[in-house]
Amino acid sequence: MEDQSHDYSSCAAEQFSVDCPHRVLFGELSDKWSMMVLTVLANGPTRFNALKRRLEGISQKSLSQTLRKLERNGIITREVVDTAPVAVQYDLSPLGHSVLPPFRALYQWTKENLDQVEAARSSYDTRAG
Amino acid sequence: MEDQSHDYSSCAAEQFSVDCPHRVLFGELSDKWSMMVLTVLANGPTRFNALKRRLEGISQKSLSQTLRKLERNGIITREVVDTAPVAVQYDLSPLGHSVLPPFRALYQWTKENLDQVEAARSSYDTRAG
DNA sequence: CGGCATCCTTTTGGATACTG
DNA sequence: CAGTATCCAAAAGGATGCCG
Repeated sequence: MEDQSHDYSSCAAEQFSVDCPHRVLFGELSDKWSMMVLTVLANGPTRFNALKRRLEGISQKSLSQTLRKLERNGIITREVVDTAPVAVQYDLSPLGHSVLPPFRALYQWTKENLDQVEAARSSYDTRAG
Repeated sequence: MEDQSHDYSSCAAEQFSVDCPHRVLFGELSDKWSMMVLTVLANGPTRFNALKRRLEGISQKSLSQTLRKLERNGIITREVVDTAPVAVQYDLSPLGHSVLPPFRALYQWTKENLDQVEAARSSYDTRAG
């Protein structure tokens, strides 16, 4: 049974209530660390410290928090491999795979339009002094 | 002249350097207020206080900062209408229109998969106690 | 009306130490 | 190796007052 009877009264298209669950979920997905974790995992399952090495500048705490959040939202899976010492594999869930295309589209846009954005920045900074 | 000769040595696909300009730009676009401003402006030019009323929970300072950032990046335009008292219209630039599809795709995903995400959350919270 | 400047609180995040 | 817990510094964000 999938119908959870959401109250969408706060989700009108042009009125973003702080309670709108879509807004909340979007907010949880659209931070830079989540995006980068997803992009790395798109290339296959990865272990905690390998992930940390790929995401230059992230602290262990932030990575841990990001992974917990993505795991809770069902975007990634966490598998403990019982070796000594223990190994932990993170991977995209089917749900995680389904969210990749929009992310890629946005990231692709930043690549294709970076020059225009930088030109706009120069223009703005010149006008503003 | 469009070739600005970027140094992309820090932009390897699976190594997100803190200096990678795509990463920085993605970070500036993917915050909740920017997303919501863009979505409102997709329906036509809007004035400052009208925008503020639509974005429930935003402070004047945050809205102002968000608009400045989007304007600087060339995503939106700012037009001062010389009336008394003054009116200020914000609108999407052509560049702003071009970034809407990826945003819509991601937001659409949150709508289509919210049930699955909430089920995952319940499952996680049950496991974690 | 559409802001900027200031102050102050709250949140975020890094460094460090410790555990299974 | 893969974390959690704690402490502390830095940044984000709200409230208020003032200005063109």
